[in-house]
Amino acid sequence: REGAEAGDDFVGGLVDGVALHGHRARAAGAAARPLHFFAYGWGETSEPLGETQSGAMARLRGLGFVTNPLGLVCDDVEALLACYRGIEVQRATLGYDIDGVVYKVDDLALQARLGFRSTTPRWALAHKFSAQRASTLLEAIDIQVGRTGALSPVARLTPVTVGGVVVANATLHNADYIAGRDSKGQPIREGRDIRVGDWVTVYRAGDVIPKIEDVDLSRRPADSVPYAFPKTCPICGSDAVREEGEAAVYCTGGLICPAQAMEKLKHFVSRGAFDIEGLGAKAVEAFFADGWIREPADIFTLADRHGPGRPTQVKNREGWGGKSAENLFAAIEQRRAIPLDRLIFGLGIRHVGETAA
DNA sequence: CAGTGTTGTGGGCAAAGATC
DNA sequence: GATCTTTGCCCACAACACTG
Repeated sequence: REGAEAGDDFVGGLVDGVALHGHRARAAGAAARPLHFFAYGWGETSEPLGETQSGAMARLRGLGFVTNPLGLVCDDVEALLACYRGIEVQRATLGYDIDGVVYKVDDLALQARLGFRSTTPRWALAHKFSAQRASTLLEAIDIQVGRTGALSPVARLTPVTVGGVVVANATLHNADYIAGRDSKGQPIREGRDIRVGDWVTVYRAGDVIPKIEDVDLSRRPADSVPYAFPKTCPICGSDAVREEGEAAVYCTGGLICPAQAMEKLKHFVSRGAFDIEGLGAKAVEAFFADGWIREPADIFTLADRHGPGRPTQVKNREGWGGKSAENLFAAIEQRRAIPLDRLIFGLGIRHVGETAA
């Protein structure tokens, strides 16, 4: 970081490389500097590092980089799995956190031929260790209304530590998921449904995402009842309908529904759309609640209505000061002209994400 | 039907900046 | 100095559309 601030591209790049190891590496690095770094790949090189992955890694070692000593070349799947199991045994004593191993095609010419999908290489594959699990109580199932009007059930859990972090919420996806079926009607959790009051096992998928794995029927209260998915929007009271062939239930309120209107606003100002700094989710909620911003156009008249010299000013709001108000107005002015794709994305049309926009 | 790409939903953490 | 909010990063998976 210090190097990056000083404009040192090499050190900045190195820190980026460390960051690519993910949040666990970054957390560990922050807790105990100095950072340690295993070189595991490369970007541009003036000449090939080798003909194989293993050869390139050896070359990096020759150049003075530290590489992970556990890497090895395997000839078949059995050898790969033996390596995976061997590393899993050593996991606790490594001195750094890992969540699995990565298998890579050794021949770099084959790597080049295999190429990439939209987000991942075809020549490398992560094999993660099974995640830690914990039992806890499902206290409630809340319904969230998204910007498209989709009603999403969220599990409220008695907070429990899973893999070092406290988990209190987990998505339940949709009504079928709670009932124990997937979108094709096939049973999940062997068809066991999820009920408020159940003891559930939770884990973090990919060591990150909280998920409910299963319910413990032996601890289910005798008086529990299957979860009844709401037939109306919990926010605006409009009918909530599920179209044939769709997974989600949608609020029919449209922009009449405050939840939809507000979530649409949040999306409008979000990073991929107008990206107005200083106007995050919390600020949108507060301005919306007071009627200062009800629709996207209101953002661009905010200074006229609540800027300097007006009776009610942003800078006098709780949590706001002169500096933050000034910064907000400047950020809004800066976004009066934006690329067309950001505008299209910002409109929040269903099925039109960043790529389509 | 498998593979792929995209969207939309959900989650967490650290750092930075600002206010309280 | 403590606290709050935002930013920016990371990740999973369900759902769906499309292709060959």
